[in-house]
Amino acid sequence: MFDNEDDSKQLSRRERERKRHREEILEAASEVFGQYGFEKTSMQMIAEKAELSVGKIYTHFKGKEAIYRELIEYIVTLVHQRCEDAVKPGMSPLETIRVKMRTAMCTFRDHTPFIRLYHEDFDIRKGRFGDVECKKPMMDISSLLKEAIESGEFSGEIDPEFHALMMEGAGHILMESISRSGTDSFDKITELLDKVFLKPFENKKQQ
Amino acid sequence: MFDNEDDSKQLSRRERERKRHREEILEAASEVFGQYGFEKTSMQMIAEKAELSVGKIYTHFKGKEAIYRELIEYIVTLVHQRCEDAVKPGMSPLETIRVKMRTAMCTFRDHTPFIRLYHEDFDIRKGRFGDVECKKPMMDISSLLKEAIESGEFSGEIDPEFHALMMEGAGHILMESISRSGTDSFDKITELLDKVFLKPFENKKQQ
DNA sequence: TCATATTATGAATGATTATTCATAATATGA
DNA sequence: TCATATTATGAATAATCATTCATAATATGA
Repeated sequence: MFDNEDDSKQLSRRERERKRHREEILEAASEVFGQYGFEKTSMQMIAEKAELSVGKIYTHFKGKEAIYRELIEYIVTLVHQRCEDAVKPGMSPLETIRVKMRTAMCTFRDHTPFIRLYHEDFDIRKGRFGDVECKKPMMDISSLLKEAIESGEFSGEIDPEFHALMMEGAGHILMESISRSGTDSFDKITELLDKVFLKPFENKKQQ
Repeated sequence: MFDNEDDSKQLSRRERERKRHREEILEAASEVFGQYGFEKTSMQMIAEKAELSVGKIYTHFKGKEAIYRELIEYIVTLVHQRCEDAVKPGMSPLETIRVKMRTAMCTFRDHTPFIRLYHEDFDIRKGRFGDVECKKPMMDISSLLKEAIESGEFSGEIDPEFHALMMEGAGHILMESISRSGTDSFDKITELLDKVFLKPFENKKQQ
């Protein structure tokens, strides 16, 4: 899951094993953090879930916070990347938003522990770890909305900044609430967001 | 602020002072919890903000969690009460929703530290303190939406349960994001929520 | 196989902080 | 005013972890 190197062949058995351990720690940590949140998760819990010792974790990571940061970085980059890949040339801004929305939902569906993590990160950014750098926008819906408005594809009635913000808020609460209801409920989320946030503001194809 | 007794006249000077201390602790706690969140707030911080000793707090409250719970209870009850009071007989379900929404926003505007608190409580309900009882619905938008749909006032296109959930999510993220921009921004929130969640689904007055 | 190097372990350390409680300060009222 | 009762204080206690590190276990390769 966290294997994103492509030169595995070059590595010795020991090196490969070490790499695998690192990935197992991240995997375990994502589950425990995802279930209990940052504060209530102890290194002991991560070690137990990964079936290795606490000390071992420290040969791979500087500490608890470093693991957490790496997980956030991982999910943000993954969603960002998948969204970029899903967009094909010639798509209108509004089509792009729909595709990105669907892609992001699918990614979270396959990484449910990250839902809480990502949500929690929102809090953490404002104070728990002090001020931290602004992360790269996962989908940047707000710029796309702006484009859609400029092209006349979308109603300019609502400030796109706030429109995007509301989508994020609504999307999160939906994910948190129904992610446990199975795979297909993620399709429902996409559908709901579309019905509320896009369709009503979409202008009939002009000309 | 937390003074909700009406028999103050019966109390001796000492009793009144004690009551005032209790309220000052709650006031201080709401500010500190609101700024730093539950985990990062220490009893020391609350004591300093309230300008009294740590030990004193324990003559009023069982502990940190008890204070926190009382604050949540306070804001939930307050919003609930004000929303009930704002509704006048004869209002349609949709009008009721609008009034409650505006009332809730005004209440949070006057109690900004509680925004974070209430938001955080959402997390806490699922695990930080273990499973806890379900709290009384502040506004119960979902039932009102159901009524509005039944009366033909509102489109039944979207499941009212999810519709209400999305409103809550969007409302929170807006409050968290723009509450620092001053008093009038709360009006903006109400307006935004109305434009996205109500207007587009409102049926033209039939007959 | 054995000496040496590498790695893994989890108990010890140190820091934090909720809670308690012995002591100090204050109030009461005779 | 003084003896006694009440209240306030913040240092001591206890519990919880993140992190480190001395020791044990394992791997290496001669």
